[in-house]
Amino acid sequence: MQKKIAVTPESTHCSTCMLNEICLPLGMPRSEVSKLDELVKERIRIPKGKALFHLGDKTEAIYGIRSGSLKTQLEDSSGQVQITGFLLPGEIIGMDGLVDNRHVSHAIALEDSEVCVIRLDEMDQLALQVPSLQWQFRRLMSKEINRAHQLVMTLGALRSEQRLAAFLINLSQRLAALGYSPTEFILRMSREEIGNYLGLTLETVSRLFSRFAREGFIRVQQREVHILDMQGLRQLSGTDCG
Amino acid sequence: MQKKIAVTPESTHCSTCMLNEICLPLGMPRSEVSKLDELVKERIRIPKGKALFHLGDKTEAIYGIRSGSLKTQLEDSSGQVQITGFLLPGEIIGMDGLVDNRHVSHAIALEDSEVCVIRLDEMDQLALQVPSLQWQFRRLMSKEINRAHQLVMTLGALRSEQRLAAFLINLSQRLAALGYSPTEFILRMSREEIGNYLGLTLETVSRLFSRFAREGFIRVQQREVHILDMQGLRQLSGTDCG
DNA sequence: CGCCCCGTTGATCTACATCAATATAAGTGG
DNA sequence: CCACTTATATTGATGTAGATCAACGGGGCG
Repeated sequence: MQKKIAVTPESTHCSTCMLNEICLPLGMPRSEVSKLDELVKERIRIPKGKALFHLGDKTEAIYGIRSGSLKTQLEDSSGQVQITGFLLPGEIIGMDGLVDNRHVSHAIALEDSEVCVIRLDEMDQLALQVPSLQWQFRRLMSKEINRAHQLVMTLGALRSEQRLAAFLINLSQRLAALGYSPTEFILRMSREEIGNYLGLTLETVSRLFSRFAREGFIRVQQREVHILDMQGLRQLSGTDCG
Repeated sequence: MQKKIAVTPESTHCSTCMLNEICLPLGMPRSEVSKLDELVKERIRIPKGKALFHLGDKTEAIYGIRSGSLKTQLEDSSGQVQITGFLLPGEIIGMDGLVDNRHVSHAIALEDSEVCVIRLDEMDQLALQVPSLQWQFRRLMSKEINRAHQLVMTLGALRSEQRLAAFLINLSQRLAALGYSPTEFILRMSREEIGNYLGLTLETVSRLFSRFAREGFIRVQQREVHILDMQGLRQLSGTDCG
């Protein structure tokens, strides 16, 4: 079992959280955000490489990422794995598991991370008094559907260089929204994980990084990426990518 | 504008609909299903090739497919298209549009079709009295997320023959659930549409159909498919596909 | 310090795309 | 209802993006 951390009155709550504008409370009236404070009663720390949940685990909560990053991956009976997402702070994880209240994917920390536990039963309870919470949750799920569809488009319609370019731009934008530099960041995932996510081999990903660097779009040294020519990358990606 | 058909008292309602066990009411207590009857006040007929909604349209409802079939597709600014799903009777369409209440995809009829209109405002209204409706809707959205993730896995991890085999098995299963033959059916979509959906060219799809037939897995004549060796197809697909 | 994982780069192979020609079915209008 | 047109499907020949196989180098971690 993971270590759970009780959220004490002195802790940060939704209403005072820096991720306020990105996470669950996004777009909710300020008055209602404060009601969310009682919703998150605990947090979970996940050390790098460990799982927040596994395929088959009972779904009792969804989770807002407070710090760190995670990947979600499907695994079929033959052990074949497909990464379906890399999640950053402020994003919600676990909405795959609401069909039969069993998760159908694994959620694994890419680095030491911490998530806020949003218990479903308590959310339902609270939603009776806070109607906007219901809509908000619906929006988050719809967003997740769109994210997945966007990935389908990336895999179905783009060539390798376009996929990687789109991946970098997408990451850049999400990091920017968190207040980090959109042009300089550390990749939290390996070449192999990027390749798996994008339907490519790690060699192809590595070669593309080298090529992008050679052509002046980026500077890259292991997992450290500097984007030098965002406009160029954007053109490369072909789409105005998601 | 599409032609709307009022649902009169004599019409079929959710509680008497044959798709009862597959569609929105799935798993809801019988007593609550009857309350859904007042939810669906109209239906829409969509002729083959016409759209139920387009990218950018305001989302005021989701739709339960009553007859026929539709495809959903993304389209980026350059006109590049990616089909993200083929939808059959009993399935719900339109859940992509709940982020900003604008659809981000097109929904186009593959044949003359009819859908039940489930207005969001009325669903919210009704959900106050029928708690299971809220859960049900959540399940449907989670299912859609999983469907998309499964497709990501198909595109990211499977080779062409595996993709097409998985596609046929999946279609077969869904048709079987509707009471149709799992081994003999008419494809409602073209080779090109199948190819787009699976990230392949129409030529590759056509060749695979021919090869599957040559190797005795199926009989195929244009859009008419007979599955002769389901077990063989299953093995071919590699995964136990979704 | 030493081990092992991760990333890079090169050589070669192949699955699928592309280009092209023909066949068949489905509309369409006289 | 048939002639004509236009979509859709099949099949073949060839090209290529990306996979696979293989060797090596560098960093991080115990």
